[in-house]
Amino acid sequence: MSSEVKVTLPDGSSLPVESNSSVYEVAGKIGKKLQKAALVAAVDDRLTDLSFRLAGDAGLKLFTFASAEGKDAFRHSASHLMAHAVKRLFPGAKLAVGPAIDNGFYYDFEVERNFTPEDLRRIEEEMAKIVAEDLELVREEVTRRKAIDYFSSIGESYKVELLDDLPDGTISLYRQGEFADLCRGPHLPRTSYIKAFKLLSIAGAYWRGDEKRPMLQRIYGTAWPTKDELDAYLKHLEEVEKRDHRKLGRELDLYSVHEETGPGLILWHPKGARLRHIIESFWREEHYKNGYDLVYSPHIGRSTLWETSGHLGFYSENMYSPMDIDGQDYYVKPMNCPFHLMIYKSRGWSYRDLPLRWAELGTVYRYERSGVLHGLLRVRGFTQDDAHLMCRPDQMPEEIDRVLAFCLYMLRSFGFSDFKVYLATRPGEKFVGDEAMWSEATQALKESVERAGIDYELDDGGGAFYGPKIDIKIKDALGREWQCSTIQFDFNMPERFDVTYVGSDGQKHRPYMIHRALLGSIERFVGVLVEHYAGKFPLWLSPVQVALLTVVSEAADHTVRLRDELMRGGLRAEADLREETIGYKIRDAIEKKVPYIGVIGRKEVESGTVSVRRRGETSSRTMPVDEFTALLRAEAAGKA
RNA sequence: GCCCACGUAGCUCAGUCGGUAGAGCAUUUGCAUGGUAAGCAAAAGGUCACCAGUUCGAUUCUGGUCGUGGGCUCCA
Repeated sequence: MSSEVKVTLPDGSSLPVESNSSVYEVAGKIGKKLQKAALVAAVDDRLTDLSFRLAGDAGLKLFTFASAEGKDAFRHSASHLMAHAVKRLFPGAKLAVGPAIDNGFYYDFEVERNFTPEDLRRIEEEMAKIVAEDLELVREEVTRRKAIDYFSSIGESYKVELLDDLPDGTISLYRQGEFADLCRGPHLPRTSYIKAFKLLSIAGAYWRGDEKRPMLQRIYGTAWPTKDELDAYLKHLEEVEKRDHRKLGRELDLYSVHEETGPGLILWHPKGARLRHIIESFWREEHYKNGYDLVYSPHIGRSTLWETSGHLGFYSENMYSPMDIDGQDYYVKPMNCPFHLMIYKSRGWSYRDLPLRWAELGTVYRYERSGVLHGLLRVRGFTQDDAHLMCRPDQMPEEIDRVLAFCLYMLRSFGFSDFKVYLATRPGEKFVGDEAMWSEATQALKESVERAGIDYELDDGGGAFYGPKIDIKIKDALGREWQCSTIQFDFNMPERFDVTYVGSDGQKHRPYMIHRALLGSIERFVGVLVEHYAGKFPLWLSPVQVALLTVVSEAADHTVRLRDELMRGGLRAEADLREETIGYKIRDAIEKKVPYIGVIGRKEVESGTVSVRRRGETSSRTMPVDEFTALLRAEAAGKA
């Protein structure tokens, strides 16, 4: 007997359909176009394939590629498609995991020999064949026992390991042709849906991210519903390359690294140093305004210091070998905190003296494994915008509020508004301090973030062993997140250095210590800053704010005088007196992304004017010199 | 550290199926004093990352080292 069921759509309307209709059939009733575009669905908020059959009344939502759910399923099916192709070409390959990721997918395999770029081409061709075969993706549900038997029988040991960790119950497999994979789904209906894809790279990846487990071969790819969208994405990747801070750093002559000087060690050129100076000056001023004091500490410290701090115990892998000075071991500092604690210990403190806020642009050196170095974003020598706050327990919540507000103010001053905030809590096993302290501090951090009204993610167990923390990460041009700001409790150092203050009760008490960096490190921050602005810095940050270009040689004296006048007024100006055509000099200044170009020829010399051309504009405006300086001053005063 | 790729002039890149290399831009010089994205010409510039091996001969082939890029792990 055929009965009807009621399907409720997202807009609230309902549709009577025959019982046991597939989602795909229902989609057809709503519209042919939607039926064609739909990839997966949610029935009563549970994601399903389009082949899912509706047995009773249900809410239905269809997802096309426009939705996150649609994209995810699309890329996930593409990863199955690739795995299928790999299994055809490399029957001995063992499957590990293959999820969808932003803009694409990957799949990990264990193979006899490593993949080569030539293999990628062959795999792509095989994928195209499977797409042409238009295979149906069929969901099968079996018991866990049966799934384990099946994957054991075909030698898929990684799948068996995954199954071992799954709770007992029904397991779903997806089969397309002769290929089947353990998978929760949902998936696209047929392989022919995957019209455009490209395999992008080969990488090694440890099984389950554990470097003690075997290294597998990972293939990354991207997939799109149409070739146009694929091409647009590939084009986008090329555009992203143009704002890469390593490329811009060279083009704008900001900094360099050399094999001769050593990897991960940055040489700051005059323009980069100027940018740094601007950032650091602003930073210092703001710190004084915000109730901090500045301190300085040396680059090296005696081994006894690092024994007391515990760094030789828990951080030695990141520290460089000691140097011998008069028979004593000294270490180059990987952190500034021990020095700041020694400053604290140089005298006694009353509860009335707290809180103390000591900041330092402290240059530290850390051993980073060679494979992780990356331009300015991951280096071996860097300057942290460090500070340590020492406060009484009762002052702690306010101090966190203050430091968080200060942090957001700094980031926003540099134009960042799109960052991610993480609250990292106590690690599972290894931690110091008692649980009461941890929960008090974690709660304080949480409340502070919530009071500030910012979205955050919980990084459960992601705290340092010495305390919970708030981390703020900023994305680079490729969308990769880099940790910049961090606000960390430290329950370890105050104990180790036995720092105290005398309370109103006349007794010694242990202060709370908060370690924080707002920009993170100057190196990393400049790296993300360059990418954020694509090298087009706002006026207040531009190493060169104005390029004055002469049209004819006889304008040189006048131009030099104007440049000097601007510089006396605190503006950063350069004069290009080269005997080149004005077109050549303009092009040069544009390529260096100078915010303002001032052209000076005979007319301007005679009338005391300058022909001003703003970055990004193709027209110019002639104005009196005074008007020009006033305009520059006004703009440089703002942080926009 | 591990996996894949790469390393030719300051930069961007050709090239050599083994006979020690080329372009454009940048640089220097000469001419042109040119009005809003490259004026014309010439010169100079390279241990083809480094070290071994194979070879009559290696920038090219093989191995190792160093460095860079994309990942993994880890972190500001």
